[in-house]
Amino acid sequence: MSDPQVIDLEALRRRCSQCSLQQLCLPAGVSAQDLDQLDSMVRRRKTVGAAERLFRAGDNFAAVYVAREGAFKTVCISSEGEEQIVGFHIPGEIIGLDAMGEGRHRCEAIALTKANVCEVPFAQLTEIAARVPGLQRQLLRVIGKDINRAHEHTSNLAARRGAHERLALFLHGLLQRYRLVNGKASSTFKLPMSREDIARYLGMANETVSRAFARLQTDRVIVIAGRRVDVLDEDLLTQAAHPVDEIDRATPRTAS
Amino acid sequence: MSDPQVIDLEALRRRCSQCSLQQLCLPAGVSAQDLDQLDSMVRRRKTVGAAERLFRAGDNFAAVYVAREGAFKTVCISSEGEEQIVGFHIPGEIIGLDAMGEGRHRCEAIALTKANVCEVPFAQLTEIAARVPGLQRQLLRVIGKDINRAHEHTSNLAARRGAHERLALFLHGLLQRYRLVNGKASSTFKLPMSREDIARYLGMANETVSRAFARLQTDRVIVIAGRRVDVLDEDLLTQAAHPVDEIDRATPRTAS
DNA sequence: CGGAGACTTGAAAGCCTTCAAGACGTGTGG
DNA sequence: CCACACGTCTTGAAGGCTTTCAAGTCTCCG
Repeated sequence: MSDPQVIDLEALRRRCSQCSLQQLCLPAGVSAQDLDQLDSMVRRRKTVGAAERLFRAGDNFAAVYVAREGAFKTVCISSEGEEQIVGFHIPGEIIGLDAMGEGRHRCEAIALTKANVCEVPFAQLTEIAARVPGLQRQLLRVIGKDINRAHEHTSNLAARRGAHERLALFLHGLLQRYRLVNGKASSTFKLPMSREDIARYLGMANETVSRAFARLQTDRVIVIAGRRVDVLDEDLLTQAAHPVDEIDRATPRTAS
Repeated sequence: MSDPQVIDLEALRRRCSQCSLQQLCLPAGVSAQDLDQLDSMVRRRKTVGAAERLFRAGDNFAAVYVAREGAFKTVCISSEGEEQIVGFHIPGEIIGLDAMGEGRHRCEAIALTKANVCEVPFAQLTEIAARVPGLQRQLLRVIGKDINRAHEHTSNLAARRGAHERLALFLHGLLQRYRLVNGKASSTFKLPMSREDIARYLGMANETVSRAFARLQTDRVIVIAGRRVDVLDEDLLTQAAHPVDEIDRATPRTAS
């Protein structure tokens, strides 16, 4: 660890230009020289332990974070103190946009595992974004993707479907997101969150999550062992997520 | 309508600087002279009839819209063709951010009533925002508020509550939003959307929405007559939305 | 090795959904 | 101006899925 060469590699890896997440993150589409500006601003490589918080509800909006390793959950505390999980964040995804509206955080971000993040001071980010068109575009794109993920989750919750269908859709989405990071077509991954977290995210009881996992397994869609998920058949997973509406195909009436 | 004086008034009202929604919209916090730039860009006062669309899923991302009068719903069509309502939009609220991520719309925006909107070409908006710091800040703030509304909705869906509690929370939120527009503390408003729309927004059957309305009425929380809502007691509405957890207050144990 | 938390599984109860029919309300045409 | 028709909304009853309570197993960490 104290080998100077290792340290150099570390230093190199810290740079946005060397980051494996570059294409998912703010640098995408930013020219090499502009990247230096972004680079110099990022307070990089903040490491947090499991269950640590990046920020709390009510905190001033100082920075956004991008997960580099590990995973996070975003928890909104309602006026009555009940906690709702509104999002999970894996490497390459942005955290902290909930503060853009009011200038102060409305949720808190909690590490699900040991993790590290890039901390990006928001004032500086927007200032540079104003001067670097590519960065401004990319910032808005990253925000847009965050909105899209939120919409997908909302759709999953509002669609009146069974528990195992919701879980299937959740797992399907997670698989796609992990593939963006890994770059390969792996069909196995480890859940960073507990059943309880999944339950509060999907709006059901944790016992129901367990039963839904069990059902997906007996249906030969996945193999589940603790937090290890192995997707046996991705098409089956997609089908499990979107039950075919018998009625649509059972009506052989031609357009009259 | 053809009276020249009326036309002048119309022309004046079109200006951002004269718009009653100024404080809710992009101009907030932008200096008077910078406002002219924003003003000149906005293709103002596009009028649409009920059930008309501002854009469809798959459309290129050309512009964002701000509702001026009337109301809209944003509908996401899943791969299987089932439609989920992910948002409602009343005057002062922005529409179309779902396209920021991919450069093309993933939802469609449908007018619930006769309505009119300000159409703001997005490329020009960001270009001017890069030059006008106040506008950039406000743009991000408006986006942030949109994210916050989405989070609140997600929380409402994920919280495992009864149907009438969800509906109460929905009505409470709508009341607050209408107050921002009206400026006054009115406790009555007209729902722009059908029971069916509410049902698909809240993830329940439309019959359940009807029963939930009925229950809120028998509980003396609201009076509901068709689409007319009268909130009798706002505190009651809040309580109906967040059922008190008996356990918390029923445990008289002092901190041991 | 022990303990605490996470996870699973079973059984009864409750709430929502579904199917069905009727009431209401609005807009159109006579 | 009234009648009719259509869609929206309401209300009832049976059934299903999830929740809840409970007990037991597993797993990780000290």
